[in-house]
Amino acid sequence: MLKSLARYKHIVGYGLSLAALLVLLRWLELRFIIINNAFQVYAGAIAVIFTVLGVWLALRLSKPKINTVVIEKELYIEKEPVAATVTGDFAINHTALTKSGISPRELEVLRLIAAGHSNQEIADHLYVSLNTVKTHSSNLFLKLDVKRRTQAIEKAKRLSIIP
Amino acid sequence: MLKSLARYKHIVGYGLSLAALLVLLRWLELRFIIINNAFQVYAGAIAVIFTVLGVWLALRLSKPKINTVVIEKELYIEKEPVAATVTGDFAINHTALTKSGISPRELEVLRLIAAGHSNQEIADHLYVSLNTVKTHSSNLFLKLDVKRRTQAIEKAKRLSIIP
DNA sequence: CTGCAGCTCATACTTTGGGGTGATTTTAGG
DNA sequence: CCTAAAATCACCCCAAAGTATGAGCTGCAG
Repeated sequence: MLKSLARYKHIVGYGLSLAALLVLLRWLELRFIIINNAFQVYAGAIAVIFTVLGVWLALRLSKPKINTVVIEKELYIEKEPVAATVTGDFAINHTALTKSGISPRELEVLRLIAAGHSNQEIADHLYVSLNTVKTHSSNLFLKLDVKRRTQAIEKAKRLSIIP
Repeated sequence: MLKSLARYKHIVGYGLSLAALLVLLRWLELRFIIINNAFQVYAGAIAVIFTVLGVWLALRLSKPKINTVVIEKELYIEKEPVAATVTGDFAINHTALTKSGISPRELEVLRLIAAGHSNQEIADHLYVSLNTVKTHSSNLFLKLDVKRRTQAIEKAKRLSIIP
């Protein structure tokens, strides 16, 4: 806020108006001698006036609060060309599959991961231990070059390894 | 400008501070009798103080004129086209969306989850805290009636809430 | 003016996921 | 037969995900 202090115009104008007001006060002081107990009235008046000035100042100087129009892009560039496998309705991209080096068991795990199962559920489903599933998924992530199961799902679907 | 006067808090606080200052002045007046020619000094002080207050007030009350618009795009660039062109022709199932009661923000989180991002990454993308993302995703799981993010992805895709 | 929904954030805690390492056992192919 | 890949499992450790709860703020509808 108030970063646009480069606009000296307003500053100068403000200073001038302040000076003018002080002069006015001085004039008033000379004109009608300011009585002591009326001091609060003047103080209040000054307060109000300068508050308004402050508001005006702020509204003028504060840069038009345009709040960041953010455009986010996610570029996803395949590192290796996806060997075309013409498919009509739904079929696996065998080329991508073999090239990735994913074993049958790993593919099974991948499918179950994509289906939304936890590692424990997968272990139960495949009648293997939890650790085994972890090993498979770890190898899977290596072969798919991803870090998370959600990424694995996304990439595998994009490569048509899974529907 | 200053439309949001409903926020009485600030107004009240401002009024109180004004009152406090007047009291202070009164006290000063009693303490050291205010000399006539020192009046300008006090006036100046009041002016400065209330200018600052005014600026503060304006900055607090003035609301941004233009709303923030966050546009997210996901571009997939692949060297060779993969099987079916699923990307171009996707229609959101608005019925399922509204029926699920998923809020715009939650949908945003859902998209990023499906894109394979971690909660921290999502937080960074949306400029919110990790906890917020967790809250959103938790609510998301409730509304989708799932237990894991992978399930959420699967279900959301099945309901055509996300491509 | 009130209430509610949506968004935000925090703190604390539990569960799950994932990395690293190493090891044993199948199983398929030369 | 014999090796190499695949599959299986264990253990430890840390990071991430998820749960629960409470709370503040804002905008909007009633």
